[in-house]
Amino acid sequence: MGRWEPDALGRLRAAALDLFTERGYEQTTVADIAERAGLTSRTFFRYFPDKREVLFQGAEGLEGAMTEALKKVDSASPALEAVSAAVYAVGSYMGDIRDFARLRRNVIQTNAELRERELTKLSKLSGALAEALIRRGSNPIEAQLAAETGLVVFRISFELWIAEGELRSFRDIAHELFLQMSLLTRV
Amino acid sequence: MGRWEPDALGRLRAAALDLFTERGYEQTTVADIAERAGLTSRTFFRYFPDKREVLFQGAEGLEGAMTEALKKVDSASPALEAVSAAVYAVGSYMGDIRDFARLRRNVIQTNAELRERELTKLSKLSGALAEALIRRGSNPIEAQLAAETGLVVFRISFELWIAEGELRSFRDIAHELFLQMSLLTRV
DNA sequence: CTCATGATGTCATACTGTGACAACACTTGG
DNA sequence: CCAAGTGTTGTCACAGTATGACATCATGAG
Repeated sequence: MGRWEPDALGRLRAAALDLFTERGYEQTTVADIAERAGLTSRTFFRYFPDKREVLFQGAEGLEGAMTEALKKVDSASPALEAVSAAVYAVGSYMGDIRDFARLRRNVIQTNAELRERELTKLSKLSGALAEALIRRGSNPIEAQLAAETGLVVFRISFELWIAEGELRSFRDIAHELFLQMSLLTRV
Repeated sequence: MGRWEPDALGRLRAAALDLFTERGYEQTTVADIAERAGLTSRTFFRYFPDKREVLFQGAEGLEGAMTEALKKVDSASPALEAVSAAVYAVGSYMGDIRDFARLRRNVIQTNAELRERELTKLSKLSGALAEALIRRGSNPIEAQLAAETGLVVFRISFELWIAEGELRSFRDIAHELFLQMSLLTRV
């Protein structure tokens, strides 16, 4: 495969994140991004199906990390426990990219379209978790309930983790929320 | 306020739903919708901020129904119980519009953009519920957990209710799922 | 060197969404 | 009954997203 300059995809991602933080998502056109990356709009759309995806594609590591973690949980343990293990596992995955995650998150929060896409991605993640749970032996409804509940905890934990300085690790926050969740649903 | 023909807004909604079911969301342009309603594209965008919203605007009855129901719950009862009451309340609200809801839902499920917007609406609803819970005295995190958990049940219940023929009422389905949820999180 | 391949550019085009302004029906006050 | 005022719609122009068709060109294989 021919290549003159390194990593067009990476350059597009970086250019986009830069411009979005500099002047905002809506104030940045695809042409702007492409130009800063030394490419054209047409090429941008060869790498990303739409403008939003430049911030989301590549974050599929999450899905892999979580489903991998799920596989390692004792298959006798209940569904939600398995999901919580998967959430904890992602904690260490994110510790590395903390600053990037925060930057990216701040851009997303400034724009409705981007928040919309974020919800979609989380929903897709929930679907993948549910599938993994079904393969583990859960019935479909239990699987969906457990997966979506786990993702509620994940999402809130993530926000708290970003908001707090360095007080607690993602894992600790998530752990506390899982506890609170179990208290909440106690009849 | 001047008006020659009745209810431009309603005509646009009806035209959109018709065309979307006939030839699909993507195969329908805003100009098509407007034309069938006897209007122009420019007018469409005066009633709806974007093409998707024509299927969602007006469904805010849900939010009102749920927060109203919340207010009627004994303020001593726990957060999730209040939320479940709100979900049950919506059940009767939807019994009336069942066929419409099913039609609308089927259109939404055929298209990624529309599913995306649906998630956003549910997220907004969850936010409103959480706020209502906070006003009731819950702390913010508990409120968010309860609201989002309740909406997980709501969403899954809705899908099951649509999928089943007439077997069970929405309320019965939701009730069973709330029970299953409490079993799920029992440590 | 030549050819096949893959990445990129160019050009054309449909559609979404918005601003500015004109046109028009209807209402109200005189 | 007319005139001014108000709200709704149409017309026009335009920026931006997204996609198809085709040309171009660097590179690596033979």
